[in-house]
Amino acid sequence: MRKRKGAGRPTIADVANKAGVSTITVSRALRDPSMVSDHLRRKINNAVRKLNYVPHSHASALASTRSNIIGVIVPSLTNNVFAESLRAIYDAFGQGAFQVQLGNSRYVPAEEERLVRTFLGQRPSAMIVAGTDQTDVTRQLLENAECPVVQIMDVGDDPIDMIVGFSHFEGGKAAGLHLVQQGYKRIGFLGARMDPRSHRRLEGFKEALQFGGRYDPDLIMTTTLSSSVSLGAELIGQFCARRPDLDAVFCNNDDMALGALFGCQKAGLSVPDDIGIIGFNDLEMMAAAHPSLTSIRTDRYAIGRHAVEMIQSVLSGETPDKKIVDLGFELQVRQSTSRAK
Amino acid sequence: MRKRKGAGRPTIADVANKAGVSTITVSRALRDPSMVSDHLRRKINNAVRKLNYVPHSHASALASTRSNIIGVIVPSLTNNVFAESLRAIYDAFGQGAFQVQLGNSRYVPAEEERLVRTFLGQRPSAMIVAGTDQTDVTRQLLENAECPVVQIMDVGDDPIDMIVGFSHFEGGKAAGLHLVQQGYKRIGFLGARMDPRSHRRLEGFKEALQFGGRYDPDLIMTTTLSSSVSLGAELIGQFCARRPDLDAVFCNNDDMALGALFGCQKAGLSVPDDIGIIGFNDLEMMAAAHPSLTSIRTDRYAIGRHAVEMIQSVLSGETPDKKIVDLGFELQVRQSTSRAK
DNA sequence: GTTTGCGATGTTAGCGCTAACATAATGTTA
DNA sequence: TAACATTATGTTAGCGCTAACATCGCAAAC
Repeated sequence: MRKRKGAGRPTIADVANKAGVSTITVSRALRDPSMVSDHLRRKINNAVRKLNYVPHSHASALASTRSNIIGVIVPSLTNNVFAESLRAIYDAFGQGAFQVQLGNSRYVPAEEERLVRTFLGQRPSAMIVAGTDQTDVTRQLLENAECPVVQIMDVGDDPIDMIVGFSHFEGGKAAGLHLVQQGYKRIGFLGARMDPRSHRRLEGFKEALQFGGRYDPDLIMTTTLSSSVSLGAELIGQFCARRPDLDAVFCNNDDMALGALFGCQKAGLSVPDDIGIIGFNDLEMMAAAHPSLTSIRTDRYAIGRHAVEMIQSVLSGETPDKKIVDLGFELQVRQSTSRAK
Repeated sequence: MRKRKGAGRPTIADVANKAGVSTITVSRALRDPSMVSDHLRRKINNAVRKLNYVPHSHASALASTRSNIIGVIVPSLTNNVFAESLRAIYDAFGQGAFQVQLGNSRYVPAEEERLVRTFLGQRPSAMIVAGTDQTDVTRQLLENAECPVVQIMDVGDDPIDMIVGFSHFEGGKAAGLHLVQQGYKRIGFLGARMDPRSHRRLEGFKEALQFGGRYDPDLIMTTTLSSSVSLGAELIGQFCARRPDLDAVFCNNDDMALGALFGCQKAGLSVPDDIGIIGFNDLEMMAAAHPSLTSIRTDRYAIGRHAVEMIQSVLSGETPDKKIVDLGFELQVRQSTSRAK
């Protein structure tokens, strides 16, 4: 007789045997204890403990045509902003029955689409994707997915399913307004990468400046290069060389802002008196810098935690209070924009 | 007749049908094309494309008693050092047949043990774990795992299976020697978190200072708090207040070093003349800082890539050239330790 | 006391794939 | 040309679990 060896470790049949019940009763006792009488449940739990039984997730996924996988797609693994949301997601799902499956789209929409396909191929229990700028196909795939989908790090009227984040437009606008209010006259924008969220920050910034009568398109400097501290330092140098009258700059993120600070220091410019600097996200280092750097504070950890809560509520059959959650942002004014007026 | 619905999407049987072959032939054509004749392979590939067939990874894992999962355990998701190795791992495995499963041990050995158990429960194809400081039980579990195991970010004589990284002891020693050579006299150590790798850096540093006749245990300042730029700034302030004669400091990582720079600037101390600063890892920002910061450069991306290569070579039946790979480090001397002697 | 209803438990047949063996088709050797 | 490898493909029986249906026991209803 031919035989397959299996993995050697105990199966649900071993547990059933030891507890003197059928396999389906064990299955039920483990998935939904309320379906089984106290008496049998106790016996089963004992057997599970004695045998050190661990359910085989693949077998379960196959039989039930659904997995315990939570698919998460972010555009960057090294960007601290996403790392903090990720940490929240791992903290929340880490202990439970779910397995987080992480994908890195590298800011490439086609790569995101490929990852969505791969993940949906595993019939995930839920999906979390960063942003609202999916391709039409990606959006369609996710809309048809038979699982909750949460978009994070942004808000919008028309989520695929649920969304939690903040308005990049409003954040950019707040940054622009602040610089205008501080009395800066020739206010620039310095943006690297320029993904769609950065574009919305820029749009908000433009609106604020137009409102304040200070908008000058020549003071918008962007690049498709990845943002970094070094790049911020280099570009602010070029910017100041081209427009020596520049007296404030909104950087599309904190790495660029820190770089801009270093670049100004190198050029012998005083921050905030010669030039004001404001960043975006308020990473931990912003408060420590010398001078400390003004930024738009966002709570990335809360976004991740909130996304998980929404998913858990849907998976447990409830209807979430709100499908669109705006966690907002907060302007953190520090030395880098506080000049003697 | 009772029926189960299945997932609705095409199965290997549909492909076999369309191509006019048996299911096992399709299975073989997809897993190892060399086992099937050109003729059939072409037919099968056509059918796969037409049906938009995606293999069901859970079914495959169940039938073969092995999954396509690569388990990766790191102590932190927000620490850029690990993020860069992770990025390399995702880059290398992202396109292929493997799925990376990530766990965050949060620097807690017991949590690492729990994650190892969970991952081994899925019968992973390989495991990657950070560091060499596993609990005895974790080590045992990994030694008994029937898959390649790579430890990363460190080296040592006695790997669980394979290891790729660099010597933290030697890195710390190089940092200490450099400060001695630059003529600094009262050289301190500033360390946060103090995980085992940081301890080894400290040991190397001590040896260098003892060798240079400059070792003073009162100049070792450590904390169990997580490292951050803010913490670096705060602690250097306390350090200088307690020991105003301190004239150089080795920080156990770059965040602390950048914070130390800011802290010194706040205290009105000139870097490098009043105080020299050296960090560890050489994150991108170190070169951009003003003054630029000396550090011990390590190639985290290469470590991740190398780990994947080792795994792929083992999985494809080869024996890797070396089980222990030391990728070394490089002292990057910059302004923060280059004072006028 | 029979009927009905309902919750607790069991039986059976897959979920989609691949290991193990079987067989057919071809080449190789003495 | 018989005997034997070697290679390409097929058949069958699971991998470990759960959906769907079946059954059983017991209490309420008539």
